[in-house]
Amino acid sequence: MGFEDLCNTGLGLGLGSQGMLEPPLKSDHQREKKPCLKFDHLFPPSSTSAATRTVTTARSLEPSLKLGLSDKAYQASRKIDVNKAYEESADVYGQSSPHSAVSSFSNASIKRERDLVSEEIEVERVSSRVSDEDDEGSARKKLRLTKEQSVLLEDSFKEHSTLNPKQKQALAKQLNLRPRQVEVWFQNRRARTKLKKTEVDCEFLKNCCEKLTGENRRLQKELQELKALKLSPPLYMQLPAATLTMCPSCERIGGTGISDNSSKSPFTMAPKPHFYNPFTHPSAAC
DNA sequence: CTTCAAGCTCAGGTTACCTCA
DNA sequence: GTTGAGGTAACCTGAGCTTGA
Repeated sequence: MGFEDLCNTGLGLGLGSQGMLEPPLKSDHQREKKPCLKFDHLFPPSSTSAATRTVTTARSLEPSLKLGLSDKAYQASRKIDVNKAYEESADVYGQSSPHSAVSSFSNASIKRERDLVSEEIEVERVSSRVSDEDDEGSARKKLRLTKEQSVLLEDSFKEHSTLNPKQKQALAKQLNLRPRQVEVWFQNRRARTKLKKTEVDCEFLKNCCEKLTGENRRLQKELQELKALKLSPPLYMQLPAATLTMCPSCERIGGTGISDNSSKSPFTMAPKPHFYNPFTHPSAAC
């Protein structure tokens, strides 16, 4: 298998043809960022960094409280951000969504959180927003996207694997999800795509490796044979020159391994060692 | 013009929940 | 009913970039 083969195979599959993967989007995306700032009013300044770091420390210190703290941490860290955004989005959407991530918090888990932390009011607010949609009473934290939502997200992902804030907002509105959820979905989707591509690449390289190993084995064997030939000059080498036979296909004298023009230029090499041994390979082609 | 802090998004990794065999 | 594996939403972290002071 040649290099060309390598280049013409599945390695590029996910990249172009399906539009599922775009080249590292950093630059493109960053370019997109600029106009996106026009929509900053949709995303009020958050206090993510500081709060998140603080609570993260708490998490690492108290693993047993991970769940409660984790959710709370995010709520706390995004308190202003999420809730405000949510309120705004609620204004935009007109109502809270049955599929929203907030709805995935059960009353029970929120109660747990209340016991663990002091910011009850915020949780209460979330809870009250959520309660009417979470009637199943399941303690699920995770949202399960509906088929329609998944299809729409997939379609959107096929069009562009990253979203600018405007697109995110629009999609979130369309899906009755929070922009954050859309963002997370796209992040996870990109990760899945990359993982899948890596698996495909890995499989492909494995096959290549197997083929090359086989080829290598074959060449090693051939080399051994040639070395054996060299160490023990075959009978025909000891014969008078007159008895040397001519290779029928290329009309070179067999047994010497020296091509015609090698005498002119000692540095030119034949693409492949050219041996013709009428004894071991009576019908060998060159 | 340079520096710096703040904010945003992303990739990569992890966690935790859910489903299903 | 229990369990383990796989899928995936949500989260954490560090890095890079932009913007405004």
